[in-house]
Amino acid sequence: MQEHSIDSCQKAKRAIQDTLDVVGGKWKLVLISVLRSGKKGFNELSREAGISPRILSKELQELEMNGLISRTVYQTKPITVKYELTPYCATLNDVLAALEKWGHQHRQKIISEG
Amino acid sequence: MQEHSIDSCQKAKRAIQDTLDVVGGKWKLVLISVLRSGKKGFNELSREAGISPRILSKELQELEMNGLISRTVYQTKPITVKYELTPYCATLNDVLAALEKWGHQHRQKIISEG
DNA sequence: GTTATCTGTTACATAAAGGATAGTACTTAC
DNA sequence: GTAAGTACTATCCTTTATGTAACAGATAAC
Repeated sequence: MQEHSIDSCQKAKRAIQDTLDVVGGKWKLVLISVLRSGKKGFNELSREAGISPRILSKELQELEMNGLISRTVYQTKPITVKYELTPYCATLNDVLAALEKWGHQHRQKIISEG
Repeated sequence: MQEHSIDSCQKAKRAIQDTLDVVGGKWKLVLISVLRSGKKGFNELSREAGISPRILSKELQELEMNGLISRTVYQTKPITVKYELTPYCATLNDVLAALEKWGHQHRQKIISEG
């Protein structure tokens, strides 16, 4: 029983760590939630999320590598790039919803406690 | 409409950031998931989670400040301290479940893709 | 008194993350 | 050719996170 507990803990730990590796950090979930309102350009994302270009570039690459967003180049006058969520990203909906809901209720709790 | 989108994004961003501030980082959710199998002592947690005493001490303090775990001192022969989840911590169940589920399915996806 | 256990803390050091500022490359408008 | 817009990249620096090792206070066993 003790062994079983430890074992299932290990699995839970690993799964949680996996998720946080992909989607943790300061910006990834924020970028995803911003992109939920539609595809966006680089500078647009930078402005809306309040993230510096260097970090944004890195984060977008990582998100793309994990199949959560796609990068499309448009051959417009000044070349344009749009980032958007992939269908796979929708699998994160429960995670996002849970995080958002808890964050909201936790803030309410703190406010009500003074 | 554009305004509305940006506004709701801001709220989502804030809520998500709040949650990650409380429960983000490398260890907090792991410690919580470890404590789910019952109250544990300091060294016990250190061993089971594979976390060094310095970090463990800091993380436990932060979790306690946020009302997610409680610390109880027992007047045993060598003084003993037990940490355990608070009832409030149960409000994180959805978050934990979502993270664990996604981490698991994502791993499966990566494995199946080679 | 020496060793051991339990709970941590302190000091020191490295690693990872994040940020500020400029600059590159291309194109269009003036 | 000068400015401005798009999409980044490069450099440098600060902050945060994490880790290691040693140590301190208390109690008990030997």
